[in-house]
Amino acid sequence: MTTTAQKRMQRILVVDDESSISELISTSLRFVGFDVRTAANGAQALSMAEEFKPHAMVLDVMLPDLDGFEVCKMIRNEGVDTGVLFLTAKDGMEDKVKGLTLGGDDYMTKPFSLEELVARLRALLRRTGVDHIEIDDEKMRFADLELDEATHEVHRAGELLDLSPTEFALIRYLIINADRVVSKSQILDHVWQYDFRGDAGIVETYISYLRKKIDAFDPPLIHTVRGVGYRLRMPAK
Amino acid sequence: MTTTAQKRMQRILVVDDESSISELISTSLRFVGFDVRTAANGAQALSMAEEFKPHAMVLDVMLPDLDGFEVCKMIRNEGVDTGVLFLTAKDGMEDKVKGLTLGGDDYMTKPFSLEELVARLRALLRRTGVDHIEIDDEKMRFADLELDEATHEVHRAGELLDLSPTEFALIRYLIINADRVVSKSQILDHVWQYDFRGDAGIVETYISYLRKKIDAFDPPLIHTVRGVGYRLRMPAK
DNA sequence: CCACGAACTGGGAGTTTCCTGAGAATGGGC
DNA sequence: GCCCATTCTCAGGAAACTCCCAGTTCGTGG
Repeated sequence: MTTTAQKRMQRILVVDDESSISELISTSLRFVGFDVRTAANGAQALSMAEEFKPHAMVLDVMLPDLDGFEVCKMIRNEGVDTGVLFLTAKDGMEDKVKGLTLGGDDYMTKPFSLEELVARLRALLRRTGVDHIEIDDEKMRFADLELDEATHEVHRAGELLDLSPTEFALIRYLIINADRVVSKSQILDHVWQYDFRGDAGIVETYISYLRKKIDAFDPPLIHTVRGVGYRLRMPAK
Repeated sequence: MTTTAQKRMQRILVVDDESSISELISTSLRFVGFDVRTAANGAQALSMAEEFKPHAMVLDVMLPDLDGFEVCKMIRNEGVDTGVLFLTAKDGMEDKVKGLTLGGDDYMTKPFSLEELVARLRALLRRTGVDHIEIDDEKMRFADLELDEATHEVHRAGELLDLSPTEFALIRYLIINADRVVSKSQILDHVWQYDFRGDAGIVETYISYLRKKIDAFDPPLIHTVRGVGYRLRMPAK
Protein backbone atom coordinates (compact mmCIF):
# COMPACT_ATOMS: atom_id res chain seq x y z
CA MET A 1 0.00 0.00 0.00
CA THR A 2 2.83 2.39 0.66
CA THR A 3 4.55 1.26 -2.49
CA THR A 4 1.61 1.23 -4.86
CA ALA A 5 0.66 4.75 -5.80
CA GLN A 6 -3.06 5.26 -6.12
CA LYS A 7 -4.13 7.32 -9.10
CA ARG A 8 -6.43 9.65 -7.19
CA MET A 9 -4.12 10.21 -4.23
CA GLN A 10 -2.20 13.40 -3.92
CA ARG A 11 1.53 12.83 -3.86
CA ILE A 12 3.70 14.40 -1.16
CA LEU A 13 7.47 14.32 -0.94
CA VAL A 14 8.87 14.69 2.57
CA VAL A 15 12.48 15.80 2.86
CA ASP A 16 14.22 15.80 6.22
CA ASP A 17 17.50 14.33 7.39
CA GLU A 18 16.23 13.39 10.86
CA SER A 19 14.63 10.03 10.23
CA SER A 20 12.42 10.27 13.30
CA ILE A 21 10.86 13.45 12.01
CA SER A 22 10.39 12.31 8.45
CA GLU A 23 8.88 9.11 9.71
CA LEU A 24 6.51 10.94 12.02
CA ILE A 25 5.37 13.13 9.20
CA SER A 26 5.07 10.49 6.54
CA THR A 27 3.13 8.13 8.77
CA SER A 28 0.68 10.87 9.61
CA LEU A 29 0.25 11.93 6.02
CA ARG A 30 -0.28 8.40 4.83
CA PHE A 31 -2.84 7.97 7.51
CA VAL A 32 -4.89 10.89 6.26
CA GLY A 33 -4.71 9.59 2.73
CA PHE A 34 -1.70 10.99 0.91
CA ASP A 35 0.73 9.05 -1.19
CA VAL A 36 4.09 9.77 0.42
CA ARG A 37 7.76 9.39 -0.45
CA THR A 38 10.69 10.51 1.64
CA ALA A 39 14.20 11.76 1.02
CA ALA A 40 16.98 12.42 3.51
CA ASN A 41 19.01 15.01 1.63
CA GLY A 42 18.96 17.42 -1.30
CA ALA A 43 20.34 15.04 -3.88
CA GLN A 44 17.82 12.35 -3.09
CA ALA A 45 15.08 14.94 -3.10
CA LEU A 46 15.99 16.05 -6.60
CA SER A 47 15.97 12.64 -8.18
CA MET A 48 12.88 11.63 -6.27
CA ALA A 49 11.00 14.74 -7.30
CA GLU A 50 11.76 14.14 -10.95
CA GLU A 51 10.50 10.62 -10.83
CA PHE A 52 7.63 11.02 -8.36
CA LYS A 53 6.25 14.40 -9.49
CA PRO A 54 4.81 15.35 -6.11
CA HIS A 55 1.87 17.74 -5.85
CA ALA A 56 3.51 19.26 -2.79
CA MET A 57 6.64 18.90 -0.68
CA VAL A 58 7.41 19.18 3.00
CA LEU A 59 10.95 20.44 3.01
CA ASP A 60 13.35 21.04 5.86
CA VAL A 61 15.42 24.15 5.16
CA MET A 62 18.39 22.61 6.94
CA LEU A 63 19.76 19.71 4.95
CA PRO A 64 23.20 18.12 5.09
CA ASP A 65 24.15 18.93 1.50
CA LEU A 66 22.10 21.78 0.01
CA ASP A 67 19.71 24.06 1.79
CA GLY A 68 15.99 23.74 1.25
CA PHE A 69 15.69 26.85 -0.87
CA GLU A 70 18.30 25.61 -3.30
CA VAL A 71 16.51 22.31 -3.56
CA CYS A 72 13.24 24.06 -4.17
CA LYS A 73 14.69 26.27 -6.88
CA MET A 74 16.35 23.42 -8.70
CA ILE A 75 13.28 21.27 -8.63
CA ARG A 76 11.17 24.03 -10.08
CA ASN A 77 13.77 24.58 -12.77
CA GLU A 78 13.32 20.96 -13.68
CA GLY A 79 9.75 21.85 -14.46
CA VAL A 80 8.16 20.11 -11.51
CA ASP A 81 5.34 22.38 -10.43
CA THR A 82 4.89 21.81 -6.74
CA GLY A 83 3.88 23.78 -3.65
CA VAL A 84 6.33 23.74 -0.77
CA LEU A 85 5.82 23.71 2.97
CA PHE A 86 9.14 24.61 4.55
CA LEU A 87 10.16 23.34 7.96
CA THR A 88 12.57 25.36 10.02
CA ALA A 89 14.08 25.18 13.46
CA LYS A 90 13.14 27.97 15.77
CA ASP A 91 15.99 30.42 15.38
CA GLY A 92 17.05 33.38 13.33
CA MET A 93 16.37 31.54 10.12
CA GLU A 94 12.74 32.30 10.57
CA ASP A 95 13.04 35.74 9.06
CA LYS A 96 14.99 34.49 6.13
CA VAL A 97 12.28 31.97 5.41
CA LYS A 98 9.56 34.56 5.42
CA GLY A 99 11.16 36.42 2.58
CA LEU A 100 11.58 33.32 0.51
CA THR A 101 8.20 31.76 0.84
CA LEU A 102 6.41 34.01 -1.55
CA GLY A 103 3.83 32.68 -3.87
CA GLY A 104 1.70 29.84 -2.71
CA ASP A 105 4.28 28.40 -0.35
CA ASP A 106 4.18 28.29 3.41
CA TYR A 107 6.41 27.43 6.35
CA MET A 108 6.23 26.11 9.90
CA THR A 109 8.72 26.14 12.72
CA LYS A 110 9.65 22.96 14.55
CA PRO A 111 8.23 21.59 16.68
CA PHE A 112 4.71 21.70 15.29
CA SER A 113 1.54 19.76 15.84
CA LEU A 114 0.47 17.22 13.30
CA GLU A 115 -3.03 18.56 12.88
CA GLU A 116 -1.48 21.88 12.02
CA LEU A 117 0.81 20.29 9.46
CA VAL A 118 -2.02 18.52 7.74
CA ALA A 119 -4.19 21.62 7.78
CA ARG A 120 -1.46 23.79 6.26
CA LEU A 121 -0.62 21.22 3.67
CA ARG A 122 -4.23 20.96 2.58
CA ALA A 123 -4.50 24.71 2.38
CA LEU A 124 -1.37 24.81 0.29
CA LEU A 125 -2.64 22.18 -2.11
CA ARG A 126 -5.85 24.10 -2.43
CA ARG A 127 -4.01 27.33 -3.22
CA THR A 128 -1.55 25.90 -5.67
CA GLY A 129 -4.55 24.04 -6.97
CA VAL A 130 -2.65 21.24 -8.60
CA ASP A 131 -5.40 18.73 -8.59
CA HIS A 132 -8.94 19.87 -7.98
CA ILE A 133 -10.64 16.76 -6.76
CA GLU A 134 -11.37 18.81 -3.68
CA ILE A 135 -14.90 19.09 -2.41
CA ASP A 136 -14.23 20.72 0.91
CA ASP A 137 -14.48 24.49 0.90
CA GLU A 138 -12.21 24.99 3.92
CA LYS A 139 -15.25 25.16 6.14
CA MET A 140 -16.24 22.58 8.64
CA ARG A 141 -19.57 22.41 10.34
CA PHE A 142 -21.06 20.57 13.23
CA ALA A 143 -24.53 21.44 14.40
CA ASP A 144 -24.55 25.23 14.64
CA LEU A 145 -20.80 25.33 14.97
CA GLU A 146 -18.84 26.58 12.00
CA LEU A 147 -15.08 26.58 11.62
CA ASP A 148 -13.34 28.37 8.80
CA GLU A 149 -9.84 27.17 8.06
CA ALA A 150 -9.00 30.13 5.86
CA THR A 151 -9.93 32.91 8.25
CA HIS A 152 -9.31 30.89 11.41
CA GLU A 153 -12.70 31.94 12.64
CA VAL A 154 -15.19 29.93 14.61
CA HIS A 155 -18.86 30.80 14.89
CA ARG A 156 -21.53 29.30 17.05
CA ALA A 157 -25.16 30.15 16.34
CA GLY A 158 -23.90 32.89 14.06
CA GLU A 159 -21.80 34.55 16.72
CA LEU A 160 -18.07 34.91 16.37
CA LEU A 161 -16.07 33.26 19.15
CA ASP A 162 -12.72 34.55 20.27
CA LEU A 163 -10.42 31.54 20.53
CA SER A 164 -6.72 31.25 21.22
CA PRO A 165 -4.60 29.22 18.77
CA THR A 166 -4.64 26.13 20.97
CA GLU A 167 -8.35 26.39 21.54
CA PHE A 168 -8.84 26.64 17.80
CA ALA A 169 -6.71 23.58 17.13
CA LEU A 170 -8.56 21.63 19.77
CA ILE A 171 -12.04 22.41 18.52
CA ARG A 172 -10.87 21.64 14.99
CA TYR A 173 -9.70 18.23 16.10
CA LEU A 174 -12.98 17.60 17.87
CA ILE A 175 -14.97 18.62 14.81
CA ILE A 176 -12.90 16.39 12.55
CA ASN A 177 -13.72 13.54 14.90
CA ALA A 178 -17.28 14.63 15.53
CA ASP A 179 -19.40 12.03 17.24
CA ARG A 180 -16.45 9.80 17.99
CA VAL A 181 -14.84 9.51 21.39
CA VAL A 182 -11.27 10.76 21.40
CA SER A 183 -9.02 10.06 24.35
CA LYS A 184 -6.95 12.67 26.09
CA SER A 185 -3.76 11.13 24.77
CA GLN A 186 -5.08 11.10 21.23
CA ILE A 187 -5.84 14.76 21.59
CA LEU A 188 -2.43 15.44 23.04
CA ASP A 189 -0.77 13.59 20.20
CA HIS A 190 -2.57 15.46 17.48
CA VAL A 191 -3.17 18.92 18.80
CA TRP A 192 -0.07 19.64 20.83
CA GLN A 193 3.42 19.97 19.43
CA TYR A 194 5.03 16.59 19.03
CA ASP A 195 7.65 17.25 21.69
CA PHE A 196 5.23 18.26 24.41
CA ARG A 197 6.29 16.37 27.53
CA GLY A 198 3.66 17.50 29.96
CA ASP A 199 0.72 15.88 31.56
CA ALA A 200 -2.48 15.00 29.74
CA GLY A 201 -4.17 17.14 32.37
CA ILE A 202 -3.57 20.12 30.13
CA VAL A 203 -6.28 18.79 27.89
CA GLU A 204 -8.78 19.07 30.72
CA THR A 205 -7.86 22.68 31.20
CA TYR A 206 -8.39 23.51 27.55
CA ILE A 207 -11.62 21.59 27.39
CA SER A 208 -12.71 23.75 30.27
CA TYR A 209 -11.70 26.92 28.39
CA LEU A 210 -13.52 25.76 25.30
CA ARG A 211 -16.67 24.95 27.17
CA LYS A 212 -16.82 28.43 28.59
CA LYS A 213 -16.88 29.81 25.07
CA ILE A 214 -18.57 27.18 22.96
CA ASP A 215 -20.99 25.75 25.44
CA ALA A 216 -22.09 29.12 26.69
CA PHE A 217 -24.79 28.34 24.14
CA ASP A 218 -27.40 25.62 24.30
CA PRO A 219 -27.25 22.77 23.88
CA PRO A 220 -23.80 21.77 25.13
CA LEU A 221 -21.81 19.97 22.46
CA ILE A 222 -18.68 18.89 24.29
CA HIS A 223 -19.35 15.78 26.33
CA THR A 224 -17.12 13.91 28.73
CA VAL A 225 -17.04 10.14 28.45
CA ARG A 226 -15.65 9.30 31.83
CA GLY A 227 -12.64 7.02 31.79
CA VAL A 228 -12.42 7.23 28.01
CA GLY A 229 -12.21 10.74 26.66
CA TYR A 230 -14.30 13.47 25.07
CA ARG A 231 -16.85 13.56 22.37
CA LEU A 232 -18.54 16.25 20.32
CA ARG A 233 -22.17 15.36 19.98
CA MET A 234 -25.63 16.69 19.49
CA PRO A 235 -27.63 15.53 22.47
CA ALA A 236 -30.76 13.63 21.56
CA LYS A 237 -33.44 16.19 22.28
CA MET B 1 -3.02 -24.65 13.94
CA THR B 2 -0.32 -22.51 15.39
CA THR B 3 2.16 -23.72 12.87
CA THR B 4 0.02 -23.82 9.76
CA ALA B 5 -0.81 -20.35 8.66
CA GLN B 6 -4.31 -20.04 7.31
CA LYS B 7 -4.64 -17.89 4.23
CA ARG B 8 -7.45 -15.70 5.49
CA MET B 9 -6.12 -15.28 9.00
CA GLN B 10 -4.53 -12.05 9.99
CA ARG B 11 -0.99 -12.50 11.19
CA ILE B 12 0.14 -10.92 14.46
CA LEU B 13 3.65 -10.84 15.84
CA VAL B 14 3.86 -10.50 19.61
CA VAL B 15 7.15 -9.24 21.02
CA ASP B 16 7.76 -9.24 24.76
CA ASP B 17 10.58 -10.59 26.89
CA GLU B 18 8.38 -11.65 29.78
CA SER B 19 7.22 -15.04 28.65
CA SER B 20 4.18 -14.99 30.89
CA ILE B 21 2.92 -11.86 29.20
CA SER B 22 3.61 -12.91 25.67
CA GLU B 23 1.98 -16.23 26.34
CA LEU B 24 -1.08 -14.61 27.84
CA ILE B 25 -1.43 -12.37 24.83
CA SER B 26 -0.77 -14.94 22.18
CA THR B 27 -3.20 -17.41 23.68
CA SER B 28 -5.93 -14.81 23.68
CA LEU B 29 -5.21 -13.71 20.16
CA ARG B 30 -5.17 -17.25 18.84
CA PHE B 31 -8.44 -17.88 20.58
CA VAL B 32 -10.13 -15.05 18.75
CA GLY B 33 -8.78 -16.22 15.44
CA PHE B 34 -5.45 -14.63 14.70
CA ASP B 35 -2.38 -16.38 13.43
CA VAL B 36 0.24 -15.56 16.05
CA ARG B 37 4.03 -15.75 16.35
CA THR B 38 6.08 -14.54 19.27
CA ALA B 39 9.56 -13.14 19.78
CA ALA B 40 11.38 -12.41 23.03
CA ASN B 41 13.78 -9.73 21.86
CA GLY B 42 14.52 -7.28 19.08
CA ALA B 43 16.75 -9.54 17.05
CA GLN B 44 14.22 -12.35 17.00
CA ALA B 45 11.51 -9.88 16.16
CA LEU B 46 13.41 -8.68 13.13
CA SER B 47 14.05 -12.04 11.59
CA MET B 48 10.55 -13.18 12.45
CA ALA B 49 8.98 -10.13 10.87
CA GLU B 50 10.85 -10.64 7.66
CA GLU B 51 9.76 -14.22 7.35
CA PHE B 52 6.26 -13.96 8.82
CA LYS B 53 5.17 -10.62 7.33
CA PRO B 54 2.70 -9.79 10.09
CA HIS B 55 -0.29 -7.53 9.45
CA ALA B 56 0.23 -6.05 12.88
CA MET B 57 2.55 -6.33 15.85
CA VAL B 58 2.13 -6.09 19.59
CA LEU B 59 5.43 -4.67 20.71
CA ASP B 60 6.80 -4.02 24.17
CA VAL B 61 8.86 -0.84 24.16
CA MET B 62 11.20 -2.28 26.78
CA LEU B 63 13.22 -5.10 25.29
CA PRO B 64 16.51 -6.56 26.49
CA ASP B 65 18.50 -5.66 23.38
CA LEU B 66 16.91 -2.88 21.31
CA ASP B 67 13.99 -0.73 22.28
CA GLY B 68 10.64 -1.17 20.62
CA PHE B 69 10.95 1.97 18.53
CA GLU B 70 14.18 0.82 16.99
CA VAL B 71 12.65 -2.52 16.19
CA CYS B 72 9.66 -0.86 14.61
CA LYS B 73 11.77 1.41 12.50
CA MET B 74 14.04 -1.35 11.28
CA ILE B 75 11.16 -3.59 10.40
CA ARG B 76 9.51 -0.90 8.37
CA ASN B 77 12.77 -0.20 6.65
CA GLU B 78 12.76 -3.83 5.61
CA GLY B 79 9.61 -3.00 3.74
CA VAL B 80 7.23 -4.85 6.03
CA ASP B 81 4.13 -2.70 6.16
CA THR B 82 2.60 -3.34 9.54
CA GLY B 83 0.64 -1.49 12.20
CA VAL B 84 2.07 -1.51 15.69
CA LEU B 85 0.42 -1.64 19.09
CA PHE B 86 3.03 -0.62 21.63
CA LEU B 87 2.99 -1.87 25.19
CA THR B 88 4.54 0.26 27.87
CA ALA B 89 4.90 0.15 31.61
CA LYS B 90 3.16 2.92 33.45
CA ASP B 91 5.99 5.36 33.91
CA GLY B 92 7.86 8.07 32.13
CA MET B 93 8.21 6.07 28.95
CA GLU B 94 4.62 6.93 28.24
CA ASP B 95 5.70 10.30 26.99
CA LYS B 96 8.21 8.92 24.62
CA VAL B 97 5.62 6.71 23.03
CA LYS B 98 3.22 9.50 22.27
CA GLY B 99 5.08 11.14 19.47
CA LEU B 100 5.57 7.87 17.70
CA THR B 101 2.07 6.53 17.74
CA LEU B 102 0.65 8.92 15.23
CA GLY B 103 -0.64 7.55 12.04
CA GLY B 104 -2.19 4.20 12.37
CA ASP B 105 -0.32 3.01 15.43
CA ASP B 106 -1.53 2.84 19.00
CA TYR B 107 -0.23 2.05 22.46
CA MET B 108 -1.45 0.72 25.79
CA THR B 109 0.03 0.82 29.26
CA LYS B 110 0.49 -2.31 31.31
CA PRO B 111 -1.42 -3.79 32.90
CA PHE B 112 -4.32 -3.94 30.48
CA SER B 113 -7.32 -6.17 29.97
CA LEU B 114 -7.36 -8.68 27.16
CA GLU B 115 -10.65 -7.45 25.75
CA GLU B 116 -9.14 -4.04 25.47
CA LEU B 117 -6.11 -5.42 23.68
CA VAL B 118 -8.20 -7.27 21.15
CA ALA B 119 -10.46 -4.28 20.60
CA ARG B 120 -7.51 -1.97 20.00
CA LEU B 121 -5.80 -4.43 17.74
CA ARG B 122 -8.90 -4.81 15.61
CA ALA B 123 -9.31 -1.06 15.41
CA LEU B 124 -5.70 -0.79 14.35
CA LEU B 125 -6.06 -3.40 11.63
CA ARG B 126 -9.15 -1.60 10.43
CA ARG B 127 -7.29 1.69 10.25
CA THR B 128 -4.16 0.42 8.61
CA GLY B 129 -6.57 -1.46 6.44
CA VAL B 130 -4.24 -4.23 5.37
CA ASP B 131 -6.93 -6.69 4.57
CA HIS B 132 -10.32 -5.27 3.78
CA ILE B 133 -12.56 -8.18 4.59
CA GLU B 134 -14.34 -5.90 6.99
CA ILE B 135 -18.05 -5.86 7.35
CA ASP B 136 -18.30 -4.41 10.79
CA ASP B 137 -18.36 -0.67 11.10
CA GLU B 138 -17.38 -0.77 14.76
CA LYS B 139 -20.91 -1.73 15.71
CA MET B 140 -22.04 -4.90 17.41
CA ARG B 141 -25.59 -6.08 17.75
CA PHE B 142 -27.47 -8.67 19.70
CA ALA B 143 -31.24 -8.74 19.62
CA ASP B 144 -32.28 -5.14 20.24
CA LEU B 145 -28.98 -4.38 21.92
CA GLU B 146 -26.52 -2.25 20.00
CA LEU B 147 -22.97 -1.41 21.01
CA ASP B 148 -20.93 1.21 19.20
CA GLU B 149 -17.20 1.11 19.71
CA ALA B 150 -16.58 4.54 18.22
CA THR B 151 -19.02 6.50 20.30
CA HIS B 152 -18.86 4.15 23.26
CA GLU B 153 -22.62 4.09 23.31
CA VAL B 154 -24.92 1.21 24.08
CA HIS B 155 -28.57 1.27 23.12
CA ARG B 156 -31.33 -1.09 24.01
CA ALA B 157 -34.59 -0.84 22.11
CA GLY B 158 -33.40 2.45 20.75
CA GLU B 159 -32.75 3.96 24.16
CA LEU B 160 -29.35 5.13 25.23
CA LEU B 161 -27.96 3.43 28.32
CA ASP B 162 -25.55 5.11 30.65
CA LEU B 163 -22.77 2.63 31.43
CA SER B 164 -19.54 2.91 33.38
CA PRO B 165 -16.30 1.78 31.71
CA THR B 166 -16.34 -1.60 33.38
CA GLU B 167 -19.98 -2.14 32.59
CA PHE B 168 -19.26 -1.28 28.99
CA ALA B 169 -16.37 -3.74 28.79
CA LEU B 170 -18.47 -6.45 30.37
CA ILE B 171 -21.44 -6.13 28.06
CA ARG B 172 -19.05 -6.03 25.12
CA TYR B 173 -17.56 -9.31 26.24
CA LEU B 174 -20.98 -10.83 26.65
CA ILE B 175 -22.05 -9.70 23.20
CA ILE B 176 -18.90 -11.08 21.63
CA ASN B 177 -19.72 -14.38 23.27
CA ALA B 178 -23.44 -14.10 22.67
CA ASP B 179 -25.36 -17.32 23.13
CA ARG B 180 -22.38 -19.01 24.73
CA VAL B 181 -21.96 -19.60 28.44
CA VAL B 182 -18.99 -17.77 29.91
CA SER B 183 -17.73 -18.54 33.39
CA LYS B 184 -17.02 -15.93 36.00
CA SER B 185 -13.32 -16.62 35.81
CA GLN B 186 -13.34 -16.29 32.05
CA ILE B 187 -15.00 -12.94 32.47
CA LEU B 188 -12.52 -11.93 35.11
CA ASP B 189 -9.61 -12.92 32.90
CA HIS B 190 -10.85 -11.06 29.88
CA VAL B 191 -12.59 -8.00 31.18
CA TRP B 192 -10.48 -7.09 34.20
CA GLN B 193 -6.83 -6.12 34.06
CA TYR B 194 -4.70 -9.22 34.14
CA ASP B 195 -3.19 -8.36 37.50
CA PHE B 196 -6.52 -8.10 39.29
CA ARG B 197 -6.16 -10.04 42.53
CA GLY B 198 -9.68 -9.80 43.86
CA ASP B 199 -12.53 -12.17 44.20
CA ALA B 200 -14.63 -13.42 41.28
CA GLY B 201 -17.59 -12.16 43.28
CA ILE B 202 -17.02 -8.78 41.71
CA VAL B 203 -18.45 -10.21 38.53
CA GLU B 204 -21.75 -10.87 40.26
CA THR B 205 -21.86 -7.29 41.37
CA TYR B 206 -21.33 -5.99 37.86
CA ILE B 207 -23.80 -8.41 36.36
CA SER B 208 -26.25 -7.01 38.81
CA TYR B 209 -25.44 -3.45 37.75
CA LEU B 210 -25.85 -4.39 34.13
CA ARG B 211 -29.16 -6.08 34.67
CA LYS B 212 -30.57 -2.99 36.26
CA LYS B 213 -29.80 -1.07 33.14
CA ILE B 214 -30.04 -3.56 30.30
CA ASP B 215 -32.74 -5.82 31.59
CA ALA B 216 -34.94 -3.00 32.68
CA PHE B 217 -36.42 -3.85 29.28
CA ASP B 218 -38.19 -7.00 28.20
CA PRO B 219 -37.24 -9.66 27.59
CA PRO B 220 -34.24 -10.16 29.88
CA LEU B 221 -31.12 -11.06 27.94
CA ILE B 222 -28.61 -11.84 30.68
CA HIS B 223 -29.18 -15.32 32.03
CA THR B 224 -27.50 -17.11 34.90
CA VAL B 225 -26.40 -20.66 34.32
CA ARG B 226 -26.12 -21.83 37.86
CA GLY B 227 -22.77 -23.34 38.75
CA VAL B 228 -21.34 -22.47 35.34
CA GLY B 229 -21.58 -18.83 34.48
CA TYR B 230 -23.61 -16.38 32.43
CA ARG B 231 -25.08 -16.36 29.00
CA LEU B 232 -26.54 -13.67 26.78
CA ARG B 233 -29.51 -15.12 24.98
CA MET B 234 -32.86 -14.40 23.45
CA PRO B 235 -35.39 -16.45 25.39
CA ALA B 236 -37.59 -18.64 23.23
CA LYS B 237 -40.92 -16.93 23.70
C1' DC C 1 -39.90 -29.94 52.32
C1' DC C 2 -35.58 -28.87 54.23
C1' DA C 3 -30.84 -27.61 54.07
C1' DC C 4 -27.10 -25.93 51.80
C1' DG C 5 -24.46 -23.58 48.56
C1' DA C 6 -24.74 -20.29 44.87
C1' DA C 7 -26.20 -16.06 43.30
C1' DC C 8 -28.28 -11.39 44.05
C1' DT C 9 -28.19 -6.82 45.73
C1' DG C 10 -27.99 -2.73 48.87
C1' DG C 11 -24.75 -0.14 51.51
C1' DG C 12 -20.69 2.13 51.92
C1' DA C 13 -15.52 2.95 52.13
C1' DG C 14 -11.71 4.05 49.38
C1' DT C 15 -9.96 5.39 45.06
C1' DT C 16 -9.87 7.58 40.64
C1' DT C 17 -11.25 10.88 37.38
C1' DC C 18 -12.65 15.19 36.16
C1' DC C 19 -13.48 20.20 36.64
C1' DT C 20 -12.04 24.67 37.59
C1' DG C 21 -9.78 28.69 39.67
C1' DA C 22 -5.40 30.80 40.73
C1' DG C 23 -1.05 31.97 39.58
C1' DA C 24 3.74 31.47 37.44
C1' DA C 25 6.18 31.61 33.11
C1' DT C 26 6.57 32.75 28.40
C1' DG C 27 6.47 35.56 24.40
C1' DG C 28 4.75 38.92 21.03
C1' DG C 29 3.21 43.62 20.01
C1' DC C 30 3.19 48.42 20.79
C1' DG D 1 10.73 47.93 28.12
C1' DC D 2 6.11 47.12 29.46
C1' DC D 3 1.65 45.10 28.91
C1' DC D 4 -1.40 41.73 27.66
C1' DA D 5 -2.74 37.30 25.74
C1' DT D 6 -1.61 32.74 26.10
C1' DT D 7 0.20 28.56 27.80
C1' DC D 8 0.89 25.48 31.37
C1' DT D 9 1.14 23.70 36.30
C1' DC D 10 -0.98 22.74 40.45
C1' DA D 11 -4.25 21.72 43.93
C1' DG D 12 -8.88 21.50 46.15
C1' DG D 13 -13.29 19.67 45.77
C1' DA D 14 -17.09 17.19 43.64
C1' DA D 15 -18.76 13.34 41.46
C1' DA D 16 -18.31 8.87 39.47
C1' DC D 17 -16.59 4.49 39.85
C1' DT D 18 -14.65 0.23 41.75
C1' DC D 19 -14.68 -3.06 44.99
C1' DC D 20 -15.79 -5.49 49.30
C1' DC D 21 -18.99 -7.03 52.68
C1' DA D 22 -22.96 -8.98 54.60
C1' DG D 23 -27.74 -10.08 54.66
C1' DT D 24 -31.11 -12.12 51.74
C1' DT D 25 -33.09 -14.77 48.13
C1' DC D 26 -33.05 -18.49 45.01
C1' DG D 27 -32.40 -23.10 43.11
C1' DT D 28 -31.23 -27.85 43.66
C1' DG D 29 -30.35 -32.23 45.66
C1' DG D 30 -31.38 -35.11 49.33
